[in-house]
Amino acid sequence: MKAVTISDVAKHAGTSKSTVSQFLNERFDYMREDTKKRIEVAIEELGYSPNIVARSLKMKSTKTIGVIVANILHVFSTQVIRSIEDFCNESNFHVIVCNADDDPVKEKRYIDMLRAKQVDGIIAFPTGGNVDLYKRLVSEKYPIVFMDRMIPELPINTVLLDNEKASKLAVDAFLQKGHDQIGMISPSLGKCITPRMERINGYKNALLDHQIPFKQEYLVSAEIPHIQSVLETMLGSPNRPQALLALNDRVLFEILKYTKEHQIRIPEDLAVIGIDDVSFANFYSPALTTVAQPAFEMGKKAAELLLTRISNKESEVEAEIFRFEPQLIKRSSC
Amino acid sequence: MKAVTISDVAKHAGTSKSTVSQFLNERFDYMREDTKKRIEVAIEELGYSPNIVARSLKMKSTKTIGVIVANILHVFSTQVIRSIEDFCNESNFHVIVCNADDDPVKEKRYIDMLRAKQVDGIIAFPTGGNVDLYKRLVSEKYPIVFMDRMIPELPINTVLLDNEKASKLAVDAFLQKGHDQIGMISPSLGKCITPRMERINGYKNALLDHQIPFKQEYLVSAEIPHIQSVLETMLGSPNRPQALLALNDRVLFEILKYTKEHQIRIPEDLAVIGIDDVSFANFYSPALTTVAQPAFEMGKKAAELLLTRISNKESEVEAEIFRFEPQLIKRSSC
DNA sequence: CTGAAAGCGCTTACAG
DNA sequence: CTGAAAGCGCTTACAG
Repeated sequence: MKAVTISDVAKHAGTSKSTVSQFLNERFDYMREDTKKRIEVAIEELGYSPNIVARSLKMKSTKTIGVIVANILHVFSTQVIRSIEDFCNESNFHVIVCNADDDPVKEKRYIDMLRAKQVDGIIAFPTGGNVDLYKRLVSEKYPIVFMDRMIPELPINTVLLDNEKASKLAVDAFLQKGHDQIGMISPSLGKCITPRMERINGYKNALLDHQIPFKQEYLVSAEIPHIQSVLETMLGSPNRPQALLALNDRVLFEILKYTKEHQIRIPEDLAVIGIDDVSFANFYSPALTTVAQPAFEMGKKAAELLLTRISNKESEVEAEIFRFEPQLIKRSSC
Repeated sequence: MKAVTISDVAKHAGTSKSTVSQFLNERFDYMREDTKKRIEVAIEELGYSPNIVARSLKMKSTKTIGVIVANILHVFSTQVIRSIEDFCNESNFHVIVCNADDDPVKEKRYIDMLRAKQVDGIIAFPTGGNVDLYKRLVSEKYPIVFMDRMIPELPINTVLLDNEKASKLAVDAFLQKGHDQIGMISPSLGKCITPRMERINGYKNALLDHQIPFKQEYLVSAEIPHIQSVLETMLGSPNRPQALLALNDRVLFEILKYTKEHQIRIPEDLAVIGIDDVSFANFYSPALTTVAQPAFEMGKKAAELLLTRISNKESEVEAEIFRFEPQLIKRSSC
């Protein structure tokens, strides 16, 4: 391991640590050209590279942020992380990625660890289970941005899809094709997860807008592994829906699995739209009509919000909710 | 922001910083019960949490590793990161994720930044472009593990798929179905990327094993955006292959797009196997036969190797290559 | 069983 | 224009 420090450079260049530090921080205002040169040479010759941990300790800033996602395996999370990483990179920030697995206990552990590591701020997909902890962070003015999910009581900037609109786009598309018997399948609703609640509301409101009566039996939520049997009963019933909205990609997978196994033709027997644009939407048969989320813009926005919050910590920012527009991509499944 | 430090705790507990530190590090050997209690209480009351940056500076270990992937958007990378993260989490390590984008310049920047941040080790999908840099790191005994790609000159532990086997499994499966006119499509080969080279070799060798002559025109590599036209000429020719092996998921996507657009039936007109098990393999029509990589095990292995390397830095480890078994998942596309 | 002191590698007011 | 000194928040020999 290298052990060359700022003192070594100073000695080598025949100057003091302070001056080397000035040099490193590009405060050249009063530095003589030859001192500059000597330091440059010394750094080069010794292969010096500053120890950022030491700097962080002194500066109380690590130039690192934490991102706590529900699950990095979800495509949406991946895209969000990617754009956060890209944005941070431009500002010389690093990102530590954590998987909370939708478990508040894990979430808390990660928040504690990240703070102990003096991370400058956190972007979280909150599980909803650590409201008090977040409250404390807010009161300490610790920079936080929420992504994808909202906790109403908390004054924290939040980046969200316009989830109601996403459902509405789908419902409208179904109607345009003459389907007014529209069902919706959602993952389990136990934990009040923002996009799920809002998409369901959006579905209901869209029906209302068109004076279509809402039928309880057309809206089902269930754990992913149970969706097959849910579909069985829903689609087996005599007055089954003609169209089905998948709340997200996981649900869409289940619907496609079911229709394949039971040879239900899309869209002839059943029109389908999924929220989340999936990788195979284009070349599936039929090509799948989806509602896409602008994941990259959302990630970028979150990073932007966090970094500006970090750079002017004191400014009393109003917490805002930033909504992003979903986009209907018409293909052939509806 | 909190500013409670170890001194505050010491004062509050009526003891010294040293003793508090002993307490924090669970060196209770000589500690009186009541001192322990008092410290416990003080920590609780002040809401103290240790500053890991300060500890890191002193200990010369940050309990953080860096992972440099080619592109986090690839499913394989995502799975690898997830399992690295899980494994590290158990050992209280954090992971910083970086996207090199297959660009050696970016890769170098990230390595430098990670080292400046005193990260304890790095897992990289090497671009192949920074051999000298890696050599220097090796000579400094800096802990590194390579993933997915190999750089032969470098004595660095490397986790790889048995890529030749992956191709062989596919070729054998084709032959079993009576297809001996087997083509293979690969992304561009410009940069000598291990899995690509090895899978191609595996394809050639598997043909050889079965005394099937290798036809140059059956093996094509091209940038992803050009694959459509490559397929056009390959499948348009009079003696076109009956079976097609996709070197990875991106290539598979292109093949499926092409077959859909040109109404080529799978497997009747063209048998298809893809390396990389894709999310929709099961419910695509036809269900897709794939060769799966054990991405989670591979990620875990890499993390394991790196962390043990970090914990006993001095041991002169022989660099090894760890090969993982691909698995043929028979479905209906072949 | 516990405390004073030195030191990890930086930065930054301040003095000259 | 540059250097000596203090300090960021820890840990760890060492002395008692």
